[in-house]
Amino acid sequence: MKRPTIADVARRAGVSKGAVSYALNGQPGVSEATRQRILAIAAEIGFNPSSAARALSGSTAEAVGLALRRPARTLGIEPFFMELISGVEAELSARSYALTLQVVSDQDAELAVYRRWWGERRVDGVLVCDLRVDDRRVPALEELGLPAVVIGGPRGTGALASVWVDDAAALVETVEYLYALGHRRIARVGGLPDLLHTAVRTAAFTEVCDRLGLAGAATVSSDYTGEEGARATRRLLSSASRPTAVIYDNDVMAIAGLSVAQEMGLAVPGDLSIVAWDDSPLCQLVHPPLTALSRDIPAYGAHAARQLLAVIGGAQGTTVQDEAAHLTPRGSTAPPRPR
Amino acid sequence: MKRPTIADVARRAGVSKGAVSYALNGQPGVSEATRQRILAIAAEIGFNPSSAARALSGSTAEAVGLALRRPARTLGIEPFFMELISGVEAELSARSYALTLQVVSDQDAELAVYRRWWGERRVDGVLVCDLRVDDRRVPALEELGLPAVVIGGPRGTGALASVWVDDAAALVETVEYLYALGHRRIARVGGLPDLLHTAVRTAAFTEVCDRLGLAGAATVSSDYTGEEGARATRRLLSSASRPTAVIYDNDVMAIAGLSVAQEMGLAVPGDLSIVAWDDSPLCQLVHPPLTALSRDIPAYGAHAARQLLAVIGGAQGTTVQDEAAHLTPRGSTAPPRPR
DNA sequence: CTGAAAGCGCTTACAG
DNA sequence: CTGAAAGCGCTTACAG
Repeated sequence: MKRPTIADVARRAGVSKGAVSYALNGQPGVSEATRQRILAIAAEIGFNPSSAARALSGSTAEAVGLALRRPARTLGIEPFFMELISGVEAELSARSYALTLQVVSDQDAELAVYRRWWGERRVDGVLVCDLRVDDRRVPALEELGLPAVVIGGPRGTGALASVWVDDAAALVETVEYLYALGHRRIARVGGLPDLLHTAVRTAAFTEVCDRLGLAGAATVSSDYTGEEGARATRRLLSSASRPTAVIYDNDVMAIAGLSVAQEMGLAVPGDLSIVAWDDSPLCQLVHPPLTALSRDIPAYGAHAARQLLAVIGGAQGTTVQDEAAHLTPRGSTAPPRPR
Repeated sequence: MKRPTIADVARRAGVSKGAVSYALNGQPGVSEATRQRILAIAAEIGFNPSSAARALSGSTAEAVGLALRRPARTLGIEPFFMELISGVEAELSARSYALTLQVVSDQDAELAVYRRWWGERRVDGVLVCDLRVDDRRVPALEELGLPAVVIGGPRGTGALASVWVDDAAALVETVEYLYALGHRRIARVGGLPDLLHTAVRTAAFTEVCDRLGLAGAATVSSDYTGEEGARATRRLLSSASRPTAVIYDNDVMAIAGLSVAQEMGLAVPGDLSIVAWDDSPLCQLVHPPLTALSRDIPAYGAHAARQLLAVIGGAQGTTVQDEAAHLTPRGSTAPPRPR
């Protein structure tokens, strides 16, 4: 099939290409009657303006980039990214923006992708995930002047816009809840330690445990996979003063931890309480269903996308706080059974 | 920062823009010495050709589109798509192709996206997932002449290129394995019935059960969610002649089914054997770990991407068969315990 | 309110 | 082997 161009529309409408452009983009410069006629003809012949031509003539690429850096196996199993993407997408497609996705292996590759996207003018802006401690992407994006919204923070985002949630508050709420249930030996299986949100959660965990006088409360680092979550749990539960409650930084590790507890003959929640960070349907599929820190991840993504579109539109980049995760108690938490 | 253009490179190299273009694209028309000098300068000033300008001057968009039609909640929980995407991406980014993603709500929206992408020249081709019975996307894409590779088949793909796997063979292998273990009452919780691969599996299931003389072997339709998988399982297990083995069309439903069995006091695998279609780390996180039909989904996606790039490059669209899923026996299958 | 024209940054025949 | 030029399909000042 032959693709209709703006010239085809202009010819059929008996006007200039400029008039068609004005009509299509809601600009002044054509009478209302002409605009309607042009729009009708465009719809009739199925005209869609070439994104390349629009992008080239100074307008925008109408696309937003997202580089994902986790290894493929982690990407697949964690619902987080797919949920985030679906929220981002919902917001973008409502404005006819495309989402350009790229999986990268490391930070250098990601920086190269940003530079290439910028040079190619392929995207109008990017969404930055998994903010790290001393993240080199922040200064690099600032220097390029590529519009960006960091999903994370609130620190370390430089002058870039950001959307963040108060993970420290959610962590404190969780520990206090476990404390109120009677737990005095609480451990945590954390995510990748160089991610900023992991550092935030770890600091909050240490602080609240100190405040409550919980000695030996420690975070074990892990990598979000079931294998590592299981390994960390085995280590924790083999210790002489094993914890009576464990908080996991994602659902997959929590489910793996549940399996380990069961394989070691510990009852959940009797001998061990389990809390998963990030609720997902998975948490409700296991026995007992997992107490989880729930939040609306698609809404988080949509929020970030909205802000990015605003920044692309010329708005000042701001730091916006999204709703923190809240505890959803289920069957995996209870007062510790006396030993 | 100012973006360098081809004119900047040409000026610094003391040649014409045409020469730079030839040098960059490996075309004849410049001496080897000049080419090397131009490439060095381009690298030095960080030049990346504008994708818009390339696309506009008759070349390609260097992008491939993928429209995902499942609802957000299903998208998030199923590892399948993220694994597929990571495989597609690996192949595309090696060739500097971008992946444009769009989540759509229904078939009409998806057709509209294809037409828009085509009209906008935003993508050079598309990957079509979740082939349906009498899929309207096939004739629509044929008519547009938009290069496409269908992930699925082998029937119903029209003249489009496709990559498919023999689900019927995998299903037969599974039923025969359960039969050999001694199972005579086998049920199946199937996926969405209007997906072609569901129809293929259902037909194969009926056929092999007939052949083996298994009366009453039936497929219950579901929608891949844990809720529906649990509901279907409850119904099956409440029947007077409850099955001793159930095959689920995805891992999430299988895990939900395992939970239901446990909640109803049935031992797995003693009272009920469970097989999950599509292996994922999830299957190994539960107790007992699930016997699953494993396949390399990233490889499947990479395969499809490679074929799409070939079709975009002008190759004839072919029907290619990928490796079928193979049974990975784990703790959830065993001979049925006599009642 | 409308038309003619320049320009975005490339690619690619066409001359030299 | 290289340069000058047309053209891709839009947008947007600039005249009328």
